[in-house]
Amino acid sequence: MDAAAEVFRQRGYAATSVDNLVEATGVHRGSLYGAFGSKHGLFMRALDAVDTTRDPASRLDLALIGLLELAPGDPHVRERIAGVLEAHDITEEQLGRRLLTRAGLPRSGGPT
Amino acid sequence: MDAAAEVFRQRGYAATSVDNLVEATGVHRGSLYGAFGSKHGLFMRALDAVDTTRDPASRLDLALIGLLELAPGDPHVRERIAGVLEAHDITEEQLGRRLLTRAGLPRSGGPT
DNA sequence: GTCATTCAAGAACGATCGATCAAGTACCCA
DNA sequence: TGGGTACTTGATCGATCGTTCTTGAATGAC
Repeated sequence: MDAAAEVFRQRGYAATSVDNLVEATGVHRGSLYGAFGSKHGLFMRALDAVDTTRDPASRLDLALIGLLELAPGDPHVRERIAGVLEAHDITEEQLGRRLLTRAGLPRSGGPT
Repeated sequence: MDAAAEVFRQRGYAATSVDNLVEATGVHRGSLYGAFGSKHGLFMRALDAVDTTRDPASRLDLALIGLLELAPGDPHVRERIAGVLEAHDITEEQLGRRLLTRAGLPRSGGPT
């Protein structure tokens, strides 16, 4: 599960194939669908996982991915992430900063 | 071109198919590849387009998508977006705020 | 011992992806 | 007017997508 979250976190949602998840988790295709129903279901469970993780970067990354790729058209994901943001007091600035760091651009148009 | 940027902006990069772009722009498949070489090349040109647009939301959306989906593994995109951010003095907080707004979550864990 | 049930495992499915290419058409200059 | 060039168009390519289904082995009850 943590392995799945890690793959989503690094590759993004759409860019992550089920093969990637199978390889990363060691769980085989059929079992994966038996347990989670779909790639989407697995992502939701990954959100649950990072909600309780102690690594804030993982949490922020998965929130970013969910917000950008899924949330606009998926109320279920939207609400789930809203809960995560609220539970951990994640601010807009934290999201923006993590987005830049993850992209390899730690600096923004900040003060001189 | 603006039409292409709009499609990327709404759907994201990976989730946008070349068919989507063909349909949105009215330009046919072959011509699209003749002019831009690849989906990636077209995205780069869309970045150029929003760099000079007057709509800040479009600019922010495309920057968000590029940063999250492409920039971590693509230095060319990364630098191009860095230029956009700097040219328009876009801050981390602006990025974070726009991310939430686009996702349909205007509020974060802000003050009471 | 025997049969039913469960679960892992991966082969196979249709759909769709990004990209290429052959064929058709219009045009321009000599 | 004739010949060649450049562009448009959409059919087609192999690869890969998310998902389903068949297969085979293991387990437990009686």
